[in-house]
Amino acid sequence: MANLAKVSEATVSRVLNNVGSMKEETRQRVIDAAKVLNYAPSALARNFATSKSGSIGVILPYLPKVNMFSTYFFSEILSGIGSMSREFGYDLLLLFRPMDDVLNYYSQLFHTHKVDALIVLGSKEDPIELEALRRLKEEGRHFCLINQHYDGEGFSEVDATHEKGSYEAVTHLIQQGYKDIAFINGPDEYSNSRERSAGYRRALHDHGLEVNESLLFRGNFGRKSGHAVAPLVYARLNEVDALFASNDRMAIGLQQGLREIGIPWNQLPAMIGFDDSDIAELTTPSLSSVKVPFFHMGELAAENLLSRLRQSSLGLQDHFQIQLPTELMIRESSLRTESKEE
Amino acid sequence: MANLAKVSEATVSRVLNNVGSMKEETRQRVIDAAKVLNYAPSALARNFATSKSGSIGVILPYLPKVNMFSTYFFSEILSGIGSMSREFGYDLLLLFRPMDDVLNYYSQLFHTHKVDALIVLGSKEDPIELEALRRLKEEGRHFCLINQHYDGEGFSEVDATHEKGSYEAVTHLIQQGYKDIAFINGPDEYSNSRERSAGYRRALHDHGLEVNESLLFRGNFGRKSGHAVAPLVYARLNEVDALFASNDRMAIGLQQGLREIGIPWNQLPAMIGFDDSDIAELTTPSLSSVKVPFFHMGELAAENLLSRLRQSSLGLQDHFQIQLPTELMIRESSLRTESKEE
DNA sequence: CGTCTTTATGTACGCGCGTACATTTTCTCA
DNA sequence: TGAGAAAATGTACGCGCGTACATAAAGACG
Repeated sequence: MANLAKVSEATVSRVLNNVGSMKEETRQRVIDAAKVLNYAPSALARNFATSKSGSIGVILPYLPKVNMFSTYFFSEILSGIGSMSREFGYDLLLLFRPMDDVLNYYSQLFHTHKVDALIVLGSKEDPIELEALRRLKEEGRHFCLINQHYDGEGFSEVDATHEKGSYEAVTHLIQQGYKDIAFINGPDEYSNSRERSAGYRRALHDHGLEVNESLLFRGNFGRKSGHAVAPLVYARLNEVDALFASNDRMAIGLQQGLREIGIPWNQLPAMIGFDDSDIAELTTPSLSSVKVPFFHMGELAAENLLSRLRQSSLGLQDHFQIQLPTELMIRESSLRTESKEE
Repeated sequence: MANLAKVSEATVSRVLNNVGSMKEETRQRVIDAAKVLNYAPSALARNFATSKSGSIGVILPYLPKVNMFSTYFFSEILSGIGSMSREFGYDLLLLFRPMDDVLNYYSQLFHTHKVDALIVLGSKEDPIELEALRRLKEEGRHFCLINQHYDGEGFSEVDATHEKGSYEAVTHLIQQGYKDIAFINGPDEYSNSRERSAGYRRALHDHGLEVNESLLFRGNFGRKSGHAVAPLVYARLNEVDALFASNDRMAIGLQQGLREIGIPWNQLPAMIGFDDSDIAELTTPSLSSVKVPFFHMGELAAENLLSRLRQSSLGLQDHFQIQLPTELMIRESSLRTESKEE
């Protein structure tokens, strides 16, 4: 390579990285030679020399539990991260959270130089996870959580306005004339479950309604857990006229469950889900939902991380906390007219 | 590290890789020292020294087009690949097919040592793609296609019995008494589209039915393309009593389209989709579908690739071609009784 | 106990880049 | 045209492992 272009290895390196100054003619000579030999520098050696992996890790939940989350959630976020990473010339390393040893795992990903930055998806509050994240922060690593907030920790986060989204959804139901609104929430280990609950309560309160504790149900974000709640809801159907679910999958599971119990199509309670995943418009009636801009959240997480990485000379301690707005998508399931008469 | 354990660097390396012979006492001394110092060898240096990246690349379609495929498809396959890779100690590098320059891209991934093996998803027959794959084969690379077959090329492939699945689905419809079965297929660039078409034709033929060319429609696997076909189907509704779609998303789009046109719920034609994605049981009526074992396909692809990688000393030229069975999942949409009366 | 074999450990070097520094070439302006 | 500055290129070395080979320690056996 260096021979063919009649220059030193160093010059080759400079040309290919566009570093330092060089004569245009030399530059061309090197580029031509590279083309002739179909030469490309070894990413491995380059990464080793610079001690940068050139890739950004994305932590996904422990594999068997991946299905607890909607595939929509991951695919949107991953696409967002992927599109931004590509612009920065980084690759995506997919990492599944190990069953044990999370504590060392996160930290060692950096220590062994497997990743230059980390994006954590599906994180939930538990002592070990928290400690692992704190350690990353102490070590000055570049990492970011998506769709999860840890209070007072100062982690970098990209989140959405779950409380507000929830508030608007419930308000919409109230404005449609519903008063007895059941709420099926996800696990409290997720900050957005807690926020959605808060939004639900605030909406009721602001409109002079009481929270009926017996109308609060708990699922795990899976469709089946929504399905499992159906009998409980059915038992109180006379005191319920609308349902608000903490995600679409539970909403749909619940809808199916109620229908299987035998509630006729046009007597289903009004219903709103959360996430506005692609399945929301597949059901009959189509499901109103609170849209969360997952794709954009992925983009922002990657962008902030990578741009900080680029000028890593600066003090690393500045973190970012971004909250993107949600948007209520009104469909048939929450409207008095269409959904009921058809 | 070496000092603390009072051994040479070489011994440390041997202990951590469990290579060569060593005294048990020394071994412990090294392990203890490693624990004390929280030492882990740099993956980067190790990869460089062995010139192996330790990760396996997964090619996904050009990003904006990812949504053409069902997220179910990717998430299942990725999970399968991921679970097997983890067992082999490999990581997953997510790679989006570039818009241009595919030809060099694939090959250079190996040349620059970014990946040790490649799994290509969403591949479709086009001259450049084919040439890029041929080049990989010439270079003796370890790679594998999932859910796509190239005739007579001798690529490693993990596929499913699409023809048979299609045959069984159509046969089922015929046995339910349907005779005029429209078929909405995906693009012919995908081998499984062609196979599904073949299965459809064979089933009709075996049961003494003619193929009515005016009942063949074409979509692009997206829900909208199914939706777009609805008016065309509607125009011939008197000559159609059942619909077979080449994937679930088109089936559901079609179903929605027909309903929007005003076909009452209980007069929808019978319908069967393909893939058996999670959305098949979300619709009303629930959608019969041909199940494709994507997760297992991902596992097998990774397993075969990685086990060959392990004993890479052998001649690399042996390829594998695996076909997994599909399974017809019968639900409401294809049954005379339930779906029609309810 | 001495020699030969086996086992355990140390030494030295290369993997293929990036880059600080040394050196050469080219340019500038008197 | 020559000295000094700027631009272009070359030289040398390190990044942190794995590993072939050399060497030392431990066993085997007569």
